[in-house]
Amino acid sequence: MAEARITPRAQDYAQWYQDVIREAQLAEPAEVVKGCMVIRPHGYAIWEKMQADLDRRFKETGHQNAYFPLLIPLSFLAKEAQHVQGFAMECAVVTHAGLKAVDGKLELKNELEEPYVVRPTSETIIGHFFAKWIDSWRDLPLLINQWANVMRWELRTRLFLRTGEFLWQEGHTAHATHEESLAEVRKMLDVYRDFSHEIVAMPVIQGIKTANERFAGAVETYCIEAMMQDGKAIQAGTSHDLGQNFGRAFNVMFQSQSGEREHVWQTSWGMTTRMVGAMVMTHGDDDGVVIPPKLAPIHVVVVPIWKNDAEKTRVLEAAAKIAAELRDDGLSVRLDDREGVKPGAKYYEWERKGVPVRIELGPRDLDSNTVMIKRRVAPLGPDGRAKKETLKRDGLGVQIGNVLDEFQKFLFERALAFREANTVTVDGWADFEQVFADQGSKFAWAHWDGTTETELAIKEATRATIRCIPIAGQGPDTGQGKCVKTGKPSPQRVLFSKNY
RNA sequence: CGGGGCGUGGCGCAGCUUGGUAGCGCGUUUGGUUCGGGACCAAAAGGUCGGAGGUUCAAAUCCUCUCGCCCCGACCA
Repeated sequence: MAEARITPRAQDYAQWYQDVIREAQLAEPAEVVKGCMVIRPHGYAIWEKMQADLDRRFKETGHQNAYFPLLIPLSFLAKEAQHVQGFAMECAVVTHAGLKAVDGKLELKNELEEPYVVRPTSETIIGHFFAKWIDSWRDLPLLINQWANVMRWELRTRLFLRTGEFLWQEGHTAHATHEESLAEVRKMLDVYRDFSHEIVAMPVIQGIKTANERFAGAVETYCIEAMMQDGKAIQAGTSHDLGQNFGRAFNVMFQSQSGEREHVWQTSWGMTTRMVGAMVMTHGDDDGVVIPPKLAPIHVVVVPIWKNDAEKTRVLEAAAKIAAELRDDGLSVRLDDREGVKPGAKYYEWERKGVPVRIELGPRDLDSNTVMIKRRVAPLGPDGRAKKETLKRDGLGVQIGNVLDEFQKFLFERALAFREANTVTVDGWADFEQVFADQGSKFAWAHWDGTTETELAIKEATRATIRCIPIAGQGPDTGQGKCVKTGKPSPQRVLFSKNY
């Protein structure tokens, strides 16, 4: 039962997004470093929650964390032709190893013989070390993950969604056979799906990128795609089948059980701080961000209410006790006992910041041995706001735990219902153009003749692109058809949308 | 790199067309009354109008140059 959501109009959506991020104090543009952002404590706390959950999933699937250099020798990048072509334009390059003050001005000194590239991704340098670490089939599979920052000198940036520097995790694995590496690619794609669904409460579609959208250097790029509230798609995670491309480029070889020297089969997969932005664009509303309980740095905020000193003493004492109790039950609680800020102002502040549940505690509640709670988003009351609920004082931790579980589920179902309400199956070109006219975007399942030429022509005409070719079970099961643009035969429908 | 727009107290803006000695909202500070959905009253602090040059008795306003930023497109997790 998803509510009709408070969706900002599409043309104002970019502005809404920017404002909401800033007002919730998640992040801000770095100003002094163009294209980069400063992640504020509140935003970083959400990322830490994501990290913790993902890291646990990676460990459970047998991966180990490691760390590789920030700077990559230029020559490394050149070793895989497709790869360098894909990233060359957005590389920051380190050319000097010193400064010297001359007449009060700093000059670059010690030009490097070989410049370094600030890693845009680490396939190359990790390939280099894999070659040293792997000799025998007994060394495989090698399952490594790295938590790191990377830099891509983007022309145009947007907080969390596309920034010059961003934080991510990049998994890199090496296997003895293609069958095995492909299984790894699919396994990690499922890990990302589960994370998105269970933790971010964001439904995703799993698919394969077209050749045109494929990761530079990959044989195949798998992805998860989610719908934002303006109907555009966002790529929320990727898992690449690298084949033997990097194995060959970096000479990563092993001796098989039958004694042959063979190149390894590699994978790489990543998820980034973009997920924080996707969370905002999936659940946020006109009152601010909405954080799913599993990601919320603060689960519950307690706002005490008093009129005079006698009430203040009484209420604060009870509020502190409740906060302590809830913490014992494993919840993260903030007691907002600031003076000189009215309760109403506190409500707005915590709503903007997305805290899932608020407890209001005043003299009346103490007298009746109850507490008043409000969910950040819930079925609306007559005043157009989420209605407040009264909970008994006893066993509050358990009750609120249940509320949080329901809320997490509610957010996922609401997001799923929104996506389904904005997903269409399209056959005619006129209808297709209509879906993407002006600012509009939806998810459109349509037939495509399989050529890059047609894909680009459709993009040119509508700005919609193929987000993915769905893997089994992810798209409408309609079999063969005719390309929406050219009328040529098509084996299956693919997902079209405008995207971030 | 193409197409638009903007630089005025900490933040957001008005004033510019038609030159006349800088104003509003928010925030801040102080005091008081408030406190169950963004409080109110009173007082106060805070700006060489992005920079340089020019026209003029007089420039935030007109002219020239310059610097910086934002938005839209190409590129993209």
